[in-house]
Amino acid sequence: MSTKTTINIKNKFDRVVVLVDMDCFYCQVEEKLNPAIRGKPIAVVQYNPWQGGGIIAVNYPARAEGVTRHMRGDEAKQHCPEIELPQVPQVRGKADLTRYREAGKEVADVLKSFTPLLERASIDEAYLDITERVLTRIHEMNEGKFQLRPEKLANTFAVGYENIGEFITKLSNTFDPAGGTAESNSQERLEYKKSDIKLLVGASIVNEIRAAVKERTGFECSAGIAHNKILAKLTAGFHKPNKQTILPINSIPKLYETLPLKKVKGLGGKLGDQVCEVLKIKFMSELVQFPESVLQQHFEQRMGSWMYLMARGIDLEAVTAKFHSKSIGCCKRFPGKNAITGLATLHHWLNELASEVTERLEKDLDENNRTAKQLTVSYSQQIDNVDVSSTRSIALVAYDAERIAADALDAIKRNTERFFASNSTTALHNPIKFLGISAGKFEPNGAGKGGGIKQMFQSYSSKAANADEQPRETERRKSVSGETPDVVTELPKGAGTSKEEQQPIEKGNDASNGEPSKPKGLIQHFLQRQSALAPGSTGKSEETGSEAKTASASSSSEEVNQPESKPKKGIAQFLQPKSAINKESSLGSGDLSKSPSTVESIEPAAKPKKVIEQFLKPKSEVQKETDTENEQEKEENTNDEVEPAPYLDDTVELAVPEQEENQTPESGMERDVQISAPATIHESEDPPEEKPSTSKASFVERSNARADAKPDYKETYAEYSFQVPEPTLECPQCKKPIPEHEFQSHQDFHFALSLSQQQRDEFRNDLKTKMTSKSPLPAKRPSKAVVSAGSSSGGNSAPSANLSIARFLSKVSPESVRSSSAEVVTGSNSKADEVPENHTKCSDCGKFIPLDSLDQHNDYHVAKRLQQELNRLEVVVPSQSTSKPALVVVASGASSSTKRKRPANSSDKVTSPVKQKLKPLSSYFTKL
DNA sequence: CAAAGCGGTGGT
DNA sequence: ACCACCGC
Repeated sequence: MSTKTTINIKNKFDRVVVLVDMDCFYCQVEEKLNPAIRGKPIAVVQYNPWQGGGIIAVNYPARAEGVTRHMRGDEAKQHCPEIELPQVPQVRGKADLTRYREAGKEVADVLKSFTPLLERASIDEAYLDITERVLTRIHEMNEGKFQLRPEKLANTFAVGYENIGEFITKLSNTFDPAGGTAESNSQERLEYKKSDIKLLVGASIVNEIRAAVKERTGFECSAGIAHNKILAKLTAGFHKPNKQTILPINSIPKLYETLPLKKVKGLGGKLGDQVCEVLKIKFMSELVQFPESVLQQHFEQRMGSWMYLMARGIDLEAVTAKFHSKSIGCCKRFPGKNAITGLATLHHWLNELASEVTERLEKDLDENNRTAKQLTVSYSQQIDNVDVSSTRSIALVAYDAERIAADALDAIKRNTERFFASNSTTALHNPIKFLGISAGKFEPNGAGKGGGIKQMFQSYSSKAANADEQPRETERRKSVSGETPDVVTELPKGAGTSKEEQQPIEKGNDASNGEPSKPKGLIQHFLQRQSALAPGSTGKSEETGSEAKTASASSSSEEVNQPESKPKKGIAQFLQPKSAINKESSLGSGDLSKSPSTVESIEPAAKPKKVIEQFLKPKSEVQKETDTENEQEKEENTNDEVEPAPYLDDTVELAVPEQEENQTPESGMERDVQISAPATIHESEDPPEEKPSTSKASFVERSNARADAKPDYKETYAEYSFQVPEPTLECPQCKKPIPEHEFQSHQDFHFALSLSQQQRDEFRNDLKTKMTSKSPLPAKRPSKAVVSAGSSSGGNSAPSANLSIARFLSKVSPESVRSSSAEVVTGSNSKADEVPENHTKCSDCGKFIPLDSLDQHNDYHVAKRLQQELNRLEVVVPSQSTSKPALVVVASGASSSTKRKRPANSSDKVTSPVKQKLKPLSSYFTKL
């Protein structure tokens, strides 16, 4: 239950997992909100107070100007004077992320319409397992109901290839069929190829998904498409704004050669540092040499197994359906002088936090019909100059801000040895530098016992309000809890998997397969390790033994060779693509190499535990307290009357410099004064006249407080709900005014329109029938369009295809026309062959292309190439009636050379009777 | 001074 | 239950 669900290793490469990542999401949200800034360089900032404020998101135009995160607004302005710096809204004196959460949910809703197997990973990221859809589509392709067209793969890249066209070529060429003896290796390769074709087909779906996101939300995103979550995540970063990337299995080894281990999710922190230090490695490729047992002994069983598999491109973690957060919380830091030193201040902030949490909880209750049962309060206090953080969990009995705040305060008090400064009932002994309140342990309403009356009531009303989406969710939950994840269940039984996995590996490496010598070794190595994996090596305890055995057996040879393998820089391109711009320039390798410290001891530096503990009450005591004296305290707290009124008291108290004795004379006072400033909000008007506190911080705080005044929030919030018009361009095709930033996609839209009606029908069908019923869209309407179009085209180069290309060309042309004219203009004064300003010469066609449309232009070439490739693809199905047709891919057009190609002809049953000649890609598959 | 404010997971 | 860590 607690452990993550994993898939069976047998299916290690059978899934199509996608990581959708919104591009500089906060910026996009702000852009959508404020059309006036669209297209400009933007950085979202929070806490304007201190010059510029901290940047938390940077859009691409701004990145191009050298603006990065970790900069202050001012700094950004220096790099980019025209930059727009929208701020994160502030509510209750703290950043409020509501608008981003809602935008994120909008996006997630769209994603969810494609597959229930959606796992939200963060506010702007989600994993999708689209295996099912892919299989369905492949099936459709096999029946001639769907054609993979180049435009389906626009903006798609494949790691290890210049463009998708190249990747497809590779897929189509590769090796030949039963190459003599059905060698296991080639068998395996065949399996890999099939897996990779799934990725390719998956990419077409992902393109639709991203298009839908764009269309329905206006937001752009990037995606990684791979066989597991970790790799999908990694891959998504390779081509960033508004693009998607496939990671073919065979590209993994090379990728790993230059992939700093620390780039892998889960290894980015201290653990990654330890791994690098202990194993004395830096790159993922170097990880493969270590037996699982060794990894386990250094880094725990679980991690060891995970790393062992990860080194081989395997991650068995299932994508689990998770749409809603498991916890809802908020927190705030009180750094430096802002540390909380008075009870009233503490109370104030707890109230603010509790209010936000409560607000969000209520909304959640409304939307999801569930109730949180647990409250966790976390805080850190400075004790003897050391920050000590603690968390306490208590029961959440009501969605009531005051109650929550009171309980939280109580929990803190209860667990702090010396809560108050000596002789004081309001001044804290230990300044608090961080506060957090979070609610979790949700239980569905209606069923759970113990649901508060209030909640019950509310749940009813909310239920009536929106009776949507629950069913599936429930179903999901069930399946998740069950042993086998859907994925596994639904995965096709791979052909003869067990067989080849047993494959004994000879280190000798038959040189039989024609492969480039150099990389071959590595790939070979990689592949062998794969095959060395015994089924069930999921890291289950005892199996380790057997596995380790196989592993070491095979690895022995490697170990002899030792980590001689120095990374070649060839593929470095994958690592720091444009996205690198915003990363610290220092970058992985630099960081990694720079820790000369102890390689031996992994122990973290000794913590000042002792010092700390004396300030914290031992658990037992705490318990006791709770039972006894605490009762009273609780009483007091709930009766706010009893408790001294916040703020005023605090301030007053502090005004008496009594506590300052032990503390820093100035800090104590100033701190509280500034913090208490917000009291004004409570209309309590004047807190004892603010001291002429010169402290900058205090000023800041005060201004924050002012900003809190509700008007701000409401306004911005409301603003969000409606769309403001933005500058438009007239579409040359339909003459309609199109929002500037959507112009291109609008053009794409027209392009799509130019596709056959049938194709569009397919697409819609996909969207609809798919989710509703699982009815295999067959019979539907195989009648017309596509099929006929394809058949009519007849010959190799299907006219329809050519037509597509032509259209594609014409689509691009508006751009190029514009650019060419610009070219003429700017270039007019200079020589003809000089590159016009802001242009570059396309290496493919030699045309001058405006820099800012270069991507598109390249896409054009890619698409064109792709089309060509697709047109040539054909499959030789030895004897199709046989249950085990050896699948062979042949390039019918060029280079076919020795391959025998057997034109699928009328003899083939199935599919549309009309067109048989061309069965692109789809025919790669046996009936899965 | 001070990235801030999230959210999640795994170990104990 | 609490902590430490991870990552956006």
